[in-house]
Amino acid sequence: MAEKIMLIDGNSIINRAFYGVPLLTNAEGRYTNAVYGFFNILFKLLDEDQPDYLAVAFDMHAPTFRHKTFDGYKGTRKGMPEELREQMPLLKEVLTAMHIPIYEQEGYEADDILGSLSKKAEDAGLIPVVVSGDRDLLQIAGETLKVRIPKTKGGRTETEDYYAKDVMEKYGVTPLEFIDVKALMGDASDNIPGVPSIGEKTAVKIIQQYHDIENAIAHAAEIKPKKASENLTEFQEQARLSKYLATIIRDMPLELDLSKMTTADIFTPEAYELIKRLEFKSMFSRFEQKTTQTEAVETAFAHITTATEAKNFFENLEQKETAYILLVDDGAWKGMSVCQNAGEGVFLEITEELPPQTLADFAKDFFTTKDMVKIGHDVKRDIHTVAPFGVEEIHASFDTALAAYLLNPTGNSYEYDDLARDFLEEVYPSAEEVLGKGRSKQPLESLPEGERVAFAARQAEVAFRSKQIMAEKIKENEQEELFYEVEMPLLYVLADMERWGMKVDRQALLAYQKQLGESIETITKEIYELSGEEFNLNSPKQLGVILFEKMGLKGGKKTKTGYSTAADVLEKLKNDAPIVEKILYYRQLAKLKSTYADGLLAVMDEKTDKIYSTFNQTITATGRISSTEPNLQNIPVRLELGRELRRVFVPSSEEFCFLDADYSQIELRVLAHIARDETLIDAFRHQQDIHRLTASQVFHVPFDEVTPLQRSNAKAVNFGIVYGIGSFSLSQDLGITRKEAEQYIAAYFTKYPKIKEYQERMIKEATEQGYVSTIFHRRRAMPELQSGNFVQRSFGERVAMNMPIQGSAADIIKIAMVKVHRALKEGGFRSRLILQVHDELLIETALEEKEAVAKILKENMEQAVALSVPLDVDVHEGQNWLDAK
DNA sequence: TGAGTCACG
DNA sequence: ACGTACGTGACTCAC
Repeated sequence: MAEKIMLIDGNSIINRAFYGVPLLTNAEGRYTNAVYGFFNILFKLLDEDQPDYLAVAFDMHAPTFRHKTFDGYKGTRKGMPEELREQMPLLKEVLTAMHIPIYEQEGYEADDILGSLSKKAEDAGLIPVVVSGDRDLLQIAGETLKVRIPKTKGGRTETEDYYAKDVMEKYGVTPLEFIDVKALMGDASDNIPGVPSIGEKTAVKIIQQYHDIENAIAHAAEIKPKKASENLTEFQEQARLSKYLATIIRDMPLELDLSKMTTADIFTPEAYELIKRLEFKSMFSRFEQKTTQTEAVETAFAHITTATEAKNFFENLEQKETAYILLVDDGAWKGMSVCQNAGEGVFLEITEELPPQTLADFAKDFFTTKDMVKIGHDVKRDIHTVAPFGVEEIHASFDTALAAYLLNPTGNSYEYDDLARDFLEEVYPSAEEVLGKGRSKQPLESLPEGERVAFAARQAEVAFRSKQIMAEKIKENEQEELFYEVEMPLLYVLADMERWGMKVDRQALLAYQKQLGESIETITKEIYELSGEEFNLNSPKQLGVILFEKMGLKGGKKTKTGYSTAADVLEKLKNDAPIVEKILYYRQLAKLKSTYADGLLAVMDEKTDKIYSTFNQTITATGRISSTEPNLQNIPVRLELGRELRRVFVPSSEEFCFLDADYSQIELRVLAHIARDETLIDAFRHQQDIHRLTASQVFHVPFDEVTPLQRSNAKAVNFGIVYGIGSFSLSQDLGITRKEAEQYIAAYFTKYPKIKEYQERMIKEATEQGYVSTIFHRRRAMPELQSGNFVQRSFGERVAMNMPIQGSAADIIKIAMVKVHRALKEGGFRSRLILQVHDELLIETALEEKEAVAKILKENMEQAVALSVPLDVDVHEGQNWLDAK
């Protein structure tokens, strides 16, 4: 096998890394995010490709031959942001410490260096892998030369890989023709002019037919879009210049010194020191393994593919702590892996000799028994996976996904590779990396047996070892009660809710949809009439042009792409033109139809007329749950027209009705409790109208003389306090001046000094400890407060003030859900919890159980926890969700 | 795929 | 002086 060499465009990769990773600083206060992102990408690529040689190329500041040819070259480029610029020397420092050669040459760009080095390497019989964030490099992709384009998205790195054939497949032209395409279409980011009116589509079509620009120019007359044809002749010199600029040099006089490029000794102690200083914890293990002589854990994986073996396996399974993982691919159950000891794992794969029903039958006792301590990963999903095969219950005592979320709720995902990275400091390819994604995704069974077994079994092995570490951390954080008594039991509550679903009156929803459709048609015509032309009303861009250019309404530019046409902007223009109100009405109708009427009909089950939402327990930064496909937590209620939609949500049979219970002012009560504000606590104890009270305090009027406007303004102030108020936003919200808003806030803090103290305490705590927490010890890390950036730090401060409130409220309703669910089960009721909307629970109850269940609901919610203020719950009943509010 | 918009607590 | 309230998810357009 030929040796491999990896060549990296340092500038473009660090750029990608900078924008893909949120700003980070180390203890010294240096920005480190781009360097961190760079090495994340580098290590991932090294793992995947295992090259023998490695080098990194950089652009130099000096002008290149391209600038000398064309003044405008890269003329539109903005300079690097300061936060990135100062990381460049740091990157080079680490590379040098790792003995990775750095190539830069005056007058050339990194692209040219990569082009030339890769050519030399190829000539020398090596296999080159070229890495860049820029698609320009695609022109050098070859039969053996692979171009890799990494992307960092939310902390994860994905790469697109291109050989010559992939370029052909994706763009329909050869790599060399790619240059000609670019010469025609131009490149705004490099300020390569191209030919006017030829965009990507046309450029590709032309080059597919004529292969290069000279031939195309010669046949310009035959080219189809008339504009393109004319411009191609008129701007032919510009096209030639563009091609010259776009062509990567492949014959620079450079030396390919392989002896300096070897990857054998890059994990040097000097580099490790730097990595430690930069606090790149997830990378420590790589350096430790190489710098000290620690031995890697020996792993042994086994494969079971027949019924006999599977039967045997479960019969002889030791009664001890066990991690299991269910493998699901495209919704189909593919098998399960099991781990009882570090370094070991068994993959029971679903095959013709071991069909899913058989595996389920053998595994049923394992899933069900309470005598065995079982560790699962996303047990809620597992429950749905095996339920169709008659496994009614999975008794797990530790869910590693839930644990990972609890330990760091701001993570992007909690897959096995995330656990390995965060808790074991080991790096494994993600499922996406193993199986691919999108159209190039391959099924699990297409992997060679060894890889398939390792991939599957490793997941259980990682879960097994991670659990030990996570359990320790949960204990250290005093989160055991929250985890074992709230999050774990809640998973079963949510599983039941998901499985039961919510019934919809299909006929009523169809009627609602039809009515919306008709109203939309009418209002659309009226709007076209008033504007004098037809346009796409759903396009904010087109709408902006009509409103602010054609009709001359005054509206400041607000968004980066043009005029803002958001509701709050239009609201202010209502009196200037009658069209505005109609547009707002259109928006309301369009939203209701597309998202709610059409959207819900699309996800309704044909047979049951039910909607089965998914309740995510590991998404939010504050501890709330979220609802997807569909989102049942944002069904309209504020406006009458939308509110009507709630009539279509009905109990699943005639024998049932809805009970809806919601906490009154839960966040303000939580605030009163944590801030220990006597005035607020007292008000809640005496069941006072809290907004009226705030109004009387802020506006200095007697309680009984508060006007409706004062009360509603005070309500906004109360909300604002919970979010970490600012005078600007409050003034926007209330339509008052900033001065006035400032006065409101000042008055508020004078009357409620403990609230001010609470906010300051949270910011201090967040700064000192690096996290804030809820009453029940849920934590959120707050790196934003370390930021030198005013905007980010201010954001961090508001988060620090808000999270304990929103999070504690989330804890409370979760506790209530577990209690209510348990009470219903133990009482043998037919009633079921079907939905949670942050401060509200919806139950469908058998008519004869109604009174008993209403009591259970109210009591368990109000008594969920004991705070210094009472919790108050309103319960309503109805035959549909609207009537039950 | 990101931006804009808007639905909810 | 900075940009401008916390937490979500779905749909649509346009690059």
